[in-house]
Amino acid sequence: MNIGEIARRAGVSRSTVSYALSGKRPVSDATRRKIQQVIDELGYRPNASARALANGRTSTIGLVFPPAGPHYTGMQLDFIGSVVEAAAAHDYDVLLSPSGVDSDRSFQRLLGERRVDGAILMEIRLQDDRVDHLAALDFPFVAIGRTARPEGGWWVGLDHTSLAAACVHHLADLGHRRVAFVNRPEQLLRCGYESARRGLDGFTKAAAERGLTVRTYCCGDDAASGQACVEQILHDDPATTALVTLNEAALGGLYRGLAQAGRHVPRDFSVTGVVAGRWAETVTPRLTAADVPAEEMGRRAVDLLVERLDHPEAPPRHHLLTPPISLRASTGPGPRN
Amino acid sequence: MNIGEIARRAGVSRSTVSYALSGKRPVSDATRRKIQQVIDELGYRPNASARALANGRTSTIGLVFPPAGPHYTGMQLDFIGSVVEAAAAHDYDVLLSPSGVDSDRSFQRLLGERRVDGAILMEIRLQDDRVDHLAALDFPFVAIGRTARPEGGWWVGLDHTSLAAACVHHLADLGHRRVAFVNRPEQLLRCGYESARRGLDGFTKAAAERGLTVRTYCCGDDAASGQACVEQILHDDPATTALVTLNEAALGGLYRGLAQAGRHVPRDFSVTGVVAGRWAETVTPRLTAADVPAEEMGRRAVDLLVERLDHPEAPPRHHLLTPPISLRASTGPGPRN
DNA sequence: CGCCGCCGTCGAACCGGTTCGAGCACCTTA
DNA sequence: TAAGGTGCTCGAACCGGTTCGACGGCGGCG
Repeated sequence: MNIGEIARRAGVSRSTVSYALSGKRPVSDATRRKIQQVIDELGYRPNASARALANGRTSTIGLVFPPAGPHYTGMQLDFIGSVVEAAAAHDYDVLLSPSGVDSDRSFQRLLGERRVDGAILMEIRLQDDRVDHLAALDFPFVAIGRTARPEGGWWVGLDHTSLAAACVHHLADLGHRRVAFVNRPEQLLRCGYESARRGLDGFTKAAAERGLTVRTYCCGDDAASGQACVEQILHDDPATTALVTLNEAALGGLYRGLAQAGRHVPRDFSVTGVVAGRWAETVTPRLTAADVPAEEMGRRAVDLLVERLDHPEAPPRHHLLTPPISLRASTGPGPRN
Repeated sequence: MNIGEIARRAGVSRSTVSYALSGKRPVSDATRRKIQQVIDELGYRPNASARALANGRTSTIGLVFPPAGPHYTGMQLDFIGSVVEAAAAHDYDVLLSPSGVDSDRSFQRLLGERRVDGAILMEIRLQDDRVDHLAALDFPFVAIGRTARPEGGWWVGLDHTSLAAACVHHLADLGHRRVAFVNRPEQLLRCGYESARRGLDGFTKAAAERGLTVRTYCCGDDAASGQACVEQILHDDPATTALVTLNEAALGGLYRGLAQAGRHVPRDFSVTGVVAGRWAETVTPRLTAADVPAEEMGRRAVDLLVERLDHPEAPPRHHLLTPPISLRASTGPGPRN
């Protein structure tokens, strides 16, 4: 059932059917109705590949996300979901691309073979060759996160620096003096992973400002690592009374480690950090945290990308978000002096 | 940079370039080398839309997943990740399709417009019109889950009935006599959602077999609902000493509710259920549960689909998985008589 | 009445690949 | 030396849409 078949049955030419569907040229009412009737009868829908070939647009955007394995966090799920929904609202499909081991190959597929009109990049690094590469090609993309030099780019980011700082100030205001920082895995930190780097910076600077005694740790993205990390923290400095974490997946393990060390949260020990809201709600006591607005970020990224696709010459835009700290139940006053 | 350009620069015809790339007809060594050299110079990659149009295959599979909102669970993330990876291994891309509010429209896009060669359906219902629809069209798909009449279909499923039963037997063996069942939200149960229905069946039958006193509950997919559900359970029958749950997202809330009611897990109260392993590890005490092998299921679904695509006449195949219960720390002996 | 302009429609070319049948050159064998 | 392969390459048609230029018929206006 192709457009020629429709044309034949409606007694018109293929081009007329095309114009009736696209509305790019006037078609008489009678003809349009006849065509529509045939289409409804046969349940015809134009072939996406043919259309893409003819007008050079696939109506698909690529979502480039990190390699699998134990590295998924709940946040990423929220991103994916909101991106797909927002894209659907703009009549775009979403093609998933793992930028895993063989990231070159995926990129070649997406860009070289023209499978997508544009892309959204997750898990940005401060020095990100994917970003440089796409920018050099002038390929339309939006980054979720910002590189070290975000000027002139299209991105949606979180102000990790000030978010981590806000956590420090919150703890300092409560009277905590010895605070630990639980980061993402060391491998991510080393390769310049944005949230890990900026979060660490913000934490360190704010702590210095407030004259706090701090230690910083990297921690695997799973509960067992979180538990081990707490043990290490309390071993290194038993007088520690609070921690700040970016590591959503380790959160449950951090709580377990504290419980097993006999530290009650929030009476003996305060915990806070930067975590997606729905995950902050699942632990007990509920985590006082800067809630990552993953849903909003995904939606905004799609909106920006669509704008960029519709207006290729539009000046770059971005959104830097700084969600407030949601006060829940995991922080309390620090030790008396 | 299309195939014609390559042909021109290599001094051969377009068809020769095509044959050199596909290997479907012999090409002399000299010619092949010359073509390859031009291709490498220009970084040419064949256009995916044109190729799809010509040979009728898009090399893309559709992953039809449930509507967003608060309905995502961690399990689904694991599915998505493993499907994408497995598909990449077979040289397929994955197109995400929300079968949300407007599920008809998504389906039309995927199938009617021929965007994908085949599909993987998540979140199956016992009576599933999507499955019926695709089967009637003879469209290649694999279901993650099984309908009420799985015969003759392609699917990868979990034996929810016996999994829930195994949880009951585990608790009964420990001496528990009054047990609650915490299901997915009522809306999902009512619309025939497979895991909710079969899980409930398995639980009910096994409990009857063992002569247990039971109550069953539906519970929203979030921590607050889980907490409220536990309150309801203990209000309805304060003598309840254990619960079985399918509701991953409510798990944190269930634990919180028990803690606030002063019930210590596992001393005073046992908790078990069917949950993805990595989430069972995040709660304290770690959940004794039948671990959902999401990664394996995603991979197997892709393998089945690829087999079906490669051999259109192959007889239907399926995998029914019954992972064992992993003994962790959330269940203990029931009350003394 | 004749000319002009507009509306609606058509045919052909094109997007960038794949594939089929044909043909040429060269080598083998009778 | 002629006949018959064989190995490689080419041109043309095709996949299913979109789009451009052209054209026929009709109404309005001078």
